[in-house]
Amino acid sequence: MTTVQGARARARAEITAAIKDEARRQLAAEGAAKLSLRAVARELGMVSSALYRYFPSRDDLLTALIVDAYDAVGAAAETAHAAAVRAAPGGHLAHWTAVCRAVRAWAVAHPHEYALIYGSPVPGYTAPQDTVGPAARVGLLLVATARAAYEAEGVALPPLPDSLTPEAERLAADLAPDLPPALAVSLVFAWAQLFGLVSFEVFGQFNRIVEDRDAFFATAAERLGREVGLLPGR
Amino acid sequence: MTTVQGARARARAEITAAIKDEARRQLAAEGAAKLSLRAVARELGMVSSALYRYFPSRDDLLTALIVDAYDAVGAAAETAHAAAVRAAPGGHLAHWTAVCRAVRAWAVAHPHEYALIYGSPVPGYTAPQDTVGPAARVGLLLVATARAAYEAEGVALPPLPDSLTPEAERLAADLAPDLPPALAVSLVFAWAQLFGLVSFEVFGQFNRIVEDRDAFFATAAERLGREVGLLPGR
DNA sequence: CTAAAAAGAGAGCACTGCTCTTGCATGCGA
DNA sequence: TCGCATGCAAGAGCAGTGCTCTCTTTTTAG
Repeated sequence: MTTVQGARARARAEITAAIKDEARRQLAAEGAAKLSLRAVARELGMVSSALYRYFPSRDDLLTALIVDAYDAVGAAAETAHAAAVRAAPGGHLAHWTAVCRAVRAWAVAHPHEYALIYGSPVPGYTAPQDTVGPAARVGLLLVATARAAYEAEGVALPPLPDSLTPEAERLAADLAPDLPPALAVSLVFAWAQLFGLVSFEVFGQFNRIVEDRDAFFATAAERLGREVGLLPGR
Repeated sequence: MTTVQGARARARAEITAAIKDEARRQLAAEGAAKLSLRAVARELGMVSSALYRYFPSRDDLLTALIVDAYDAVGAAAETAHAAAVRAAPGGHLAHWTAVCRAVRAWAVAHPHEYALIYGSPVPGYTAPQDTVGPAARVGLLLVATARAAYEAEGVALPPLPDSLTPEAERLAADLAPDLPPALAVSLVFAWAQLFGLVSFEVFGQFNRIVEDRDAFFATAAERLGREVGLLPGR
């Protein structure tokens, strides 16, 4: 039925990957603002107009890099989570902090790609639909971690103010219908706060302020975990 | 002693301000990536090369806008803080949330300027020295709020892990020698987390997830305040 | 084997940041 | 008050950008 892809299709896939690789290199070297289609093409030994056969515009190339970046950080988080579960199946707080640490480690190792997805939206602001799936991976992982803890041992959470009750219920219905609204709210808080900590470190806001970033972040991640009601395993 | 500035200097100040105003307009309309010196000059009826008499490069213009943005958000926060203190001198948690709300309100009203200062570092990454003073205003205000509460009624904070003790002491010595290390650490946590919440809202990460942003943020700000040990006034 | 589809090459348009030279007028010190 | 140095604008020009359009070559599919 589905035959082996012809040589043309294979070449196309290879060239597409080569373009993205070179673009990633320039991204890491100079940042998104200076990523230039012509420079990518030049480096690859092709003429700039040929590149438009693969990506119809510079923004489309950036979108592809964004999707890849979301997938990369999501994969890193999922791998770390799986390893933590294997190491200590009952330590839900440890699973949480493992995910946080993996996100931070990836961000520090790939600052420009991190900036692409969690910094200011670079071009015309509208996130294409292709990005929403990969973008959700880390968030879903945090939800899953909290769910496991909730089902295993429950969670202790501060009460919600009345003003937030409707939003909390809507949020829980959308996000995780099996979890209590207060947990859903705390998860979204922690999600945003986690990336606040990572962004401040990656974007240099901690320069000359925080020195021992590892210890600092470890404590912050644990506090975030406690904020969503996780308890250290026995 | 200091005479009135000559007409030439006054004209220079006016043109400098006009350039920054027009640049801010383009920033708000199109974002930092599309801010163009030539377009600014064109709109002001001058030739592009004349603009270089006022700002030696595009990055210098951006730096000036960054400093102004830090000052604007700092001023907004300080105004809100002063009003909250006037309204309820003993309500330290209310002072805290007032600062948080002011920061968020300014950010939502000026998303592109916010992105300039708390998004990905746009140009060659090195923050010029001129920016560090204005950049610190909001942070210092948070510290001052916590200090007032600490001196008035003390604060209740979770203990620090041993691994963070040296960093915490260094941090407190640098940041606020009169405050306990645990408070200094919690303040930096809350500082980063506050901007994580604001950034996620401004950068669209809450799209299709959080609907009632006001109520959501109000609760988050209060929890951040409690995290640094603030208690609701009587 | 041939017609159609895909890919590359190159020229060209409108734009960008930035530099350099030239001419002008304006505000300053004498 | 006057002369001139200084501050500033104008314009041309360079190298680079995203993107489009043609024209040719290659490859695939029928």
